[in-house]
Amino acid sequence: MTEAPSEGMTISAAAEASGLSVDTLRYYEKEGLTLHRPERSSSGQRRYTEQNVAWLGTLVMLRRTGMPIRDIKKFVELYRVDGSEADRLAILEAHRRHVIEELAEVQTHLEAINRKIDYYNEKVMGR
Amino acid sequence: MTEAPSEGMTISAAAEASGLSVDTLRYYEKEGLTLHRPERSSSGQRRYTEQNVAWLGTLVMLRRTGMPIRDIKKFVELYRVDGSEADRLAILEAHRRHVIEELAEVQTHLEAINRKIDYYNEKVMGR
DNA sequence: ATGACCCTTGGAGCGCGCTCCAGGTCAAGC
DNA sequence: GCTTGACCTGGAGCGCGCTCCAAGGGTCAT
Repeated sequence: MTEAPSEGMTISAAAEASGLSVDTLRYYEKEGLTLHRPERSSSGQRRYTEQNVAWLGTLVMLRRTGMPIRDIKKFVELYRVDGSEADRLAILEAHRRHVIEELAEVQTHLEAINRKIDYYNEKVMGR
Repeated sequence: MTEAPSEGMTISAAAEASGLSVDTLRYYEKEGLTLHRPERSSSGQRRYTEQNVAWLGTLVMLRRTGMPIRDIKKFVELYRVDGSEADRLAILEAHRRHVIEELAEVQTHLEAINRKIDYYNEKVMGR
């Protein structure tokens, strides 16, 4: 909570705020996943704005729903293309379909797990 | 559908039935994930029984819900321990909790994706 | 000015889960 | 008897997503 240097948060603060590790933040940046690169302090350290951190949230959202790094990269690159909104929308919609399918499959397997648990409950507790 | 050799299905048939690849089947066996190793034909080829294939289904269920190979291995090993039903049940219940948490998280992210899609729909279609 | 601490970079390393390959055996069909 | 094709083994290789490391710099408190 010691903010004064110039402005914006340090990489460790951004890491904590996003739930990612410092190494992952640098890795994502290197991979071209950042919408805007964070500014640098006079001594060359990254300074994250609220906007930067908000985008990290989007990255987390995409990663945790299973979008591969390379696909995220393509998505980000579209932000640099004027009038690519429809393309970005299409990617998001395709991803949404994918996520929904994944969820459905996992839920099906979850039901199988439940049945197996029920079976063990009968077996173990004789009930 | 050409079954005659001795009995049970070949590895490729088991692969197709389980949705896994032939290589993965051999890999799982090597890793000790099989409940019972498939019998071998006179020439040393694997012959899968319905039971073998049913267990593959369990492996798929555990894997696709995110259980790591090493944890599945521990789970399988308990089948060789008499009276380990309660332990196996505990593992399944812990896994179920984990899966449910995962589902909840993904669903939360899915809602964020939906909001982003809505945003683009307004932006792109002006509606 | 010494030490602590956080930051920088480029690049190596790693755990996971397969996936592929070489070299060989076997059974069946022509 | 020869080819074809599915199978075998041990082990190497790979794509992914980080994660760690070495070597160094800046800032600050003591």
